[in-house]
Amino acid sequence: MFNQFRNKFPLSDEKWIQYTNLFSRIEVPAKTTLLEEGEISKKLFIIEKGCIRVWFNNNGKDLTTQFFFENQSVASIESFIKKMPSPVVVETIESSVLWWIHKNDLDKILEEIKEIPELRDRLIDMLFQRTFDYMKYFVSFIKDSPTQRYLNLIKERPQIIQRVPQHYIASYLGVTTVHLSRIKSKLIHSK
Amino acid sequence: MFNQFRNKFPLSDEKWIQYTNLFSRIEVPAKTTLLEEGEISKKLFIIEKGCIRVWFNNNGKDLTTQFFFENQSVASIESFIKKMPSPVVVETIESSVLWWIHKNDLDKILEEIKEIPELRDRLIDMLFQRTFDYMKYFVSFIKDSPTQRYLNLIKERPQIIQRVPQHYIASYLGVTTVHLSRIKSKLIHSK
DNA sequence: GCTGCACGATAACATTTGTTATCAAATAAA
DNA sequence: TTTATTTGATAACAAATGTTATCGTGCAGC
Repeated sequence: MFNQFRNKFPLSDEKWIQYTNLFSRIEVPAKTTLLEEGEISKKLFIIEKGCIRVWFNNNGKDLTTQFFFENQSVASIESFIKKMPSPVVVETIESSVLWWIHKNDLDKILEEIKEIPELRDRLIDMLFQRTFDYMKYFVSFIKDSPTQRYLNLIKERPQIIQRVPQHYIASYLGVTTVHLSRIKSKLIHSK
Repeated sequence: MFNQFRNKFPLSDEKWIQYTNLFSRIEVPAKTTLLEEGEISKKLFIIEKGCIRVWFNNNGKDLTTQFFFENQSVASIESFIKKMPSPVVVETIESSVLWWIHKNDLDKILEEIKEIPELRDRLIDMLFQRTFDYMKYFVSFIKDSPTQRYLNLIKERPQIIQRVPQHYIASYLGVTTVHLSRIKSKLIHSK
């Protein structure tokens, strides 16, 4: 499970055993809430199998802001980092196998990692890359039509199209379920 | 000029003099291009006086994605960090007084700063905060109407409303100039 | 003083998107 | 199996937003 990180963060076997022992494995059914709105996030999850969405309630309608799949780490990141009440809900879409670590333990690992220049730089690179990704989402909203954003998803994040119920995708694209249905229909009939 | 950083990054006077000497001061008129599209960004600018926008050409229409004002640092950040051709143009809106530093010099400063735990952590905090800010922009597009986004700007970034020509603001909000005009008109007449 | 340009408001019309409602298919629960 | 529940498609109408065009104002340059 942790091999993906093993490659990127060269540490001694001893350290790896010590770190990975801080994670716990859980299996949860679909539609399990991992973090409630208003709760302070204390756990970071890594997905072995399954998928997760992050959403919040906006005037009675739930809006999905993020999707996560295998090998990704998930948290209500602002709540987790700043110890604030989470504005969002973290919830499984499919039944999932997850590994989680408590914030206190992760902080200890990060303190150690930050002292190793190579790993510290890799951490900073990851933070930059995440900022770039969000900039790209943001720009997509002023640049592309909903139809184009849907086509982008098909191309760049096919997992979302294949595994996520369509009404979650609609709010992620910033349109209603009815309109996303129309978009798909038009794409099919114009071919 | 550099006092804003002086407070946040406690370094010896000697270091400060050394670092600030790496910056050059320039005065430029309004509508000066600081970085062309396709160019690789080598300079980071800090604004002493004036304002700057970042934009790109999308099918003949220019779309503005960011605004910067006094005491902010500006670059085509992805181009600057990754040494890629910039997808955007960096351009002054008002006539401006700027300080710039070459990437090579800044990298040296950052290498030194990263070795000081307190400053390194502050740097990481700033990166996290920037990610949160972009997440917020992104969410605003699926949560708020253009009218609401305009009201948010008035409240949270009044400088933009006061100092930036309206047609730049329109694309930043993801609407046409005509529609932004309508939004303003409706807000006035419904009071 | 003129002249041209940048900027913004407005109108008329076209297109896109939202709203509400209904129906059908697939899936989960009993 | 039967029965809910979830999911998605579609239609009809309403509202929001884009497009194109025109007009007016202010301002920089001549």
